[in-house]
Amino acid sequence: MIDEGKPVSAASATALPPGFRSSLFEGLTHTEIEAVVAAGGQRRIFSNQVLQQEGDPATHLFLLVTGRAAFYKHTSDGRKLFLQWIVPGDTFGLSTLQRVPYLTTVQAVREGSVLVWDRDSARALVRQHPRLRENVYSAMTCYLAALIDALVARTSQTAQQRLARMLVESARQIGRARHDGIEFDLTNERLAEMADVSLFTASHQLSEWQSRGILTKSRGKILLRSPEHLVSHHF
Amino acid sequence: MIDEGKPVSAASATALPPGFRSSLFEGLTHTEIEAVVAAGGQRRIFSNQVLQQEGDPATHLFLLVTGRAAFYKHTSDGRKLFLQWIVPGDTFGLSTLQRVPYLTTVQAVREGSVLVWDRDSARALVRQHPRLRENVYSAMTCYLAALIDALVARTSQTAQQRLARMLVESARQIGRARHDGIEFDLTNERLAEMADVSLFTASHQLSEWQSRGILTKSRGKILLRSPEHLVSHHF
DNA sequence: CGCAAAGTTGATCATAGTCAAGTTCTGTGG
DNA sequence: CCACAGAACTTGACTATGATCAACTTTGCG
Repeated sequence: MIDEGKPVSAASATALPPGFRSSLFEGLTHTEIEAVVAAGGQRRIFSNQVLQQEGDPATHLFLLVTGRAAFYKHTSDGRKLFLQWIVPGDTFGLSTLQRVPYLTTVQAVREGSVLVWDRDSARALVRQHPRLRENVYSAMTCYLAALIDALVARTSQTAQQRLARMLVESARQIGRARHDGIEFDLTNERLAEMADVSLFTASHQLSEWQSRGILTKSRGKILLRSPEHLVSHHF
Repeated sequence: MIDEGKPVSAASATALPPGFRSSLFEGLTHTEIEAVVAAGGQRRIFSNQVLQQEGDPATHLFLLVTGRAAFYKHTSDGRKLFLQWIVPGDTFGLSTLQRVPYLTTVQAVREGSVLVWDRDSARALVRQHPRLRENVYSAMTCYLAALIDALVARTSQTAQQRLARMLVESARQIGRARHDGIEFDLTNERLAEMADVSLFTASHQLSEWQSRGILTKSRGKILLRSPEHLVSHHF
């Protein structure tokens, strides 16, 4: 409230794209949001850039503003296991608020930008804005719920069902509406990694769905024509 | 501090068994712990009793004092998926601190007792004791980490490796030291459910390990002779 | 045009689930 | 004390799902 007239508001206005929304800011006043944004820094991110590495001390809290990233976890056999997309408005690096290392690796999958807070700023902010703390922990609960879902999927669903699930999820999260369906950029390889099936199983299944007219494939792109059909597929 | 001389301290002394420790109380003063315990109620729990049901509104925060329970998640195909043991000192029902339904089902697997706080008490307590709030969210982070581990295990490990992992985990969590190894109560069926393998795969693998002298089976019990051998097994 | 990344297809194989038909164990009541 | 019911467990045969691999084609870019 004391900061109300400060020039930081101008800085924050440039930081966020118009129409930007994040659950992190839910229930905060415009003034509060400006203060929170002003306390952080903005950083451009590039494709394949690693933003946090599992096991490293958690030093920064992030908010994805534009672009796309993903949570990964390295497995003991050297592969990296896809966990979840990070889309604009999502918060990550929550470990920063506790004295624990990052649990997962976050890697950008296309260029974009993030807001970053260092450890001290982040801790000061949640102390000053109780609602912000609530929002951070809500985000954590969402991740918990998503992980449980992923575990259930991996445990009790077939490769086909998991692929269907991932297509529907992708359509919702990263899809663009077209007159004849929902289109999104996704290589077979990435889809396979998301659903945790082999590249060949993915290719095989997509071919079958294409021949049934449920979707159309092109290089690096999928046009989902009847998502309903897939939804019924994976219950 | 105002409550210091109140008779509630006597009540709390009866509530907790001697030597009881919980990460929930980490860093709290003895007086604070007494106040927190006094604000809650104690309840006996019985084998197979359901303490919270996924999807129900979260009304109570629990701390397991004695006995054993487990987190489960119902799958869409009607089975229940084992997630994790709950042992004395563990906190559950964390959703109570947020306005969301329980994410998982918790069921007692043997009789014991819990401390329970209702929604309002729980929220008041974390407001009064910042360290308590921290501890609650640390617990959440632990669950997150455990879930990620479970997902990695289910995704990148063989049935054999998962069984080995569960035996080692069980030895640590619910095992009793013997001169010739670590013994714990576990039926094949429950072990199978934990490792998410079929009953027959579990039986098969245990037989092999028994013939190699790594463990000894008896009805409902396992005596783990050389855990090291299993540890090396699941990397 | 040529090259690399992306995708296809079909054959083969391994892992672990399913099932049937058993055996052993343990507590209970006659 | 024994019979027996039922739970716990065993064993082996069979099967299905999906991974692996090789050889191939297609696509898009410089």
